[in-house]
Amino acid sequence: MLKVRLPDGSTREYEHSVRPAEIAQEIGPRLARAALAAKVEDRVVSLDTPLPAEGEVSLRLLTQKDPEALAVMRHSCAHVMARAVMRLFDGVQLAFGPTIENGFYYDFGMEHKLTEEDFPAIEAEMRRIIAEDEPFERIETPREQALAVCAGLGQALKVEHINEGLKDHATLSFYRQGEFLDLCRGPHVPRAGVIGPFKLLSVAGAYWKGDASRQQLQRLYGTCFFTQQELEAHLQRVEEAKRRDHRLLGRQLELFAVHPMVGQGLVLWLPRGAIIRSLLEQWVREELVKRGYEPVYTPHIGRVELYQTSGHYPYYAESQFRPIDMEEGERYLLKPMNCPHHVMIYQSRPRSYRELPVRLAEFGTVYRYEKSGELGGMTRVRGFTQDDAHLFCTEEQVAEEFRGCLEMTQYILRTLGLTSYRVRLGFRDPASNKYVGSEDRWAKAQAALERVCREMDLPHLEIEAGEAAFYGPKADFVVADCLGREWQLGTVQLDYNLPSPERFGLEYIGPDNTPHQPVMIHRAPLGSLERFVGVLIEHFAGAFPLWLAPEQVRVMAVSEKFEEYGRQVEARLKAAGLRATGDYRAEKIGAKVRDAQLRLVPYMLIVGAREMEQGTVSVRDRIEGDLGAMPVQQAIEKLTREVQEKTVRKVAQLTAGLGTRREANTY
RNA sequence: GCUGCUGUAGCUCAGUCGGUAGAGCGCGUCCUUGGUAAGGACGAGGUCACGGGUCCGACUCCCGUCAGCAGCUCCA
Repeated sequence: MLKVRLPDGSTREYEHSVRPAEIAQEIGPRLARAALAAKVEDRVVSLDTPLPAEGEVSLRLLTQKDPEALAVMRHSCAHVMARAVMRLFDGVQLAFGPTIENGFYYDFGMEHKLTEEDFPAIEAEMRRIIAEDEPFERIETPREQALAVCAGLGQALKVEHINEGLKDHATLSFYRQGEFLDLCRGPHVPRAGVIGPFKLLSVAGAYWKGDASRQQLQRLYGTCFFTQQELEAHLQRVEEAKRRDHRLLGRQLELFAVHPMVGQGLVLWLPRGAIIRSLLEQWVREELVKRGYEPVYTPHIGRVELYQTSGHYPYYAESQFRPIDMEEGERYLLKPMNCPHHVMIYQSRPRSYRELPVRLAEFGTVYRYEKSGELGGMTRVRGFTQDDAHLFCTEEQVAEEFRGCLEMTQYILRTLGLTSYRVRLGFRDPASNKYVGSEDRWAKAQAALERVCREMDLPHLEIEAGEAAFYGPKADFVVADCLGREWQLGTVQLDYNLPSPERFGLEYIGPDNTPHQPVMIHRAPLGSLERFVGVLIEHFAGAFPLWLAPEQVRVMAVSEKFEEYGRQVEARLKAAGLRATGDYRAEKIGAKVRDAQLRLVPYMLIVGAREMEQGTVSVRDRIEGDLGAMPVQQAIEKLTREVQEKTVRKVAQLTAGLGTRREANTY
């Protein structure tokens, strides 16, 4: 006998095998029509999946109100898309077609090169399939039979997947929809007719099973919603997000440029962008000094031997600029990281335990030869400056130093109003042996790191095994850009490798008067200035808080008669340390206001006859609008205070969430 | 690096069937002298990314190079 618990607390008992669809029917025809899938305990299943014959289960019927149902419908929509593609083109090999954060995709191996021009035909075919309203039918088979079926259909990728990825599964499931039969775990909605409005979005290449050495497939992306309004709202959000793309704003607001003549992935900071960067650097430098860091400077190149000792060469040679070859076999490397140089500073004299921790900080510019296809904007570049520092401390000091690093990173992000980030604790993969240092040491370090992180209540803390560097565990601060792509900004990493005898053999003299090996911590709260500013541009949608705004205030004269007074005001603003400009063109005030608004200037000071007479300015706030007149001195004080307090008044909305994090239903 | 798409004025883009280019914004000059998101007129500005090829003729078609975009893979 089976006892079924429903969400309202009631229970139902069944003597025979029963499917969720039948229970829905019993409860009421309206629910039966609305139900798209079911949740049995914690598992989402199709409505025709038989429940166990014995015991007790909880059952929730999923309708359009449930987010889980949306994912199920999208997966079904992916099947419909695959079916349409197979109808339109010959020799289509099916690969994977999962649901992703805001839609779905399906990977195909096929001769025809799909382009956006094919979309209307595919969409039309999909609409035809949905109108036919055929059911999705689940078929379970023993693996041998499944193999035979896939082989019979000529689906070589599925055959391969059964033999590799699914070799431990005794039975496998298919979903049939008309002539379309696909190896699939499911679940699916009951019939094609319930699939809502959809749209194909893009096509791109993808490797079979994510392996660059294997066959390249064509990946078709799409999305699907319950209602037309939701679909349109989503597409509109995507468009809005694109409008604050830092690559676009960077050009429009003249913040940075990349020129082929200089080189791919090499950023030119234009004057306005350079202001933002230098203010950030100045601020971070002040914080570093407060927190006991010592600024240092090191060269941009180092001998290859330095990197052979550190282990970066030739291990990372792939992603480095080729060495510079001089006479007599002398070779130099453009530095891919700052740590070897800092290690040499630590080693410049013997160290005592009394002076630890030693904290060496530098805005160090590094060069990495990233693959051309990876580059873009400021978030992935070939030359960048890290707000880098290396801490050398005793084993006992690790937890406290780690905490200090996290605190500083948090403080910096908080001050800028950057709150939507997650913290990824990268731990070792227990199955791998690529790591240096004893397992015992790792276990202790990971436990200490986790304890510190938990105490600090970091947002969205996730422990990810296998995400550690080979030399030590780390904590990364990860943010999403306007297209939902995640970027690592700040990072704190423990390092047992560089100090080890196999590498630099670092030492300090302990209280026992014998040498000990220090632990090293790499940390960069911003990560790289390039990436950080890129993300900041999107975070503020180009409208920086007053303290960072390249142009803080613009004086504008109502007519040219008041230019002289305007220039006096402008001079006073500048004397007070504000970045001020003046607009004295022969334009109407409305046009000047509009230009300043579009240029995202935080404050406008309007001067005309009244202001000149009374020694005042009319203050217009970019966000609030007209604030009325006030004496010049008062306006200066108001702005100066806002600068000093680093006030953040407005940030752009959250990400459009175009992320592609995979959800459960693969194959 | 791989697959696909794209490259026209400083920016955003149009350009039909192959017959040597166009708009808006911006910029310059002049008129207008105004009160919180666009006043008006005139004008300058192009080796159609670059290099080959096909053709009587190429911005247009083909090949290559470079760069950008999307995704994949990678990311110390």
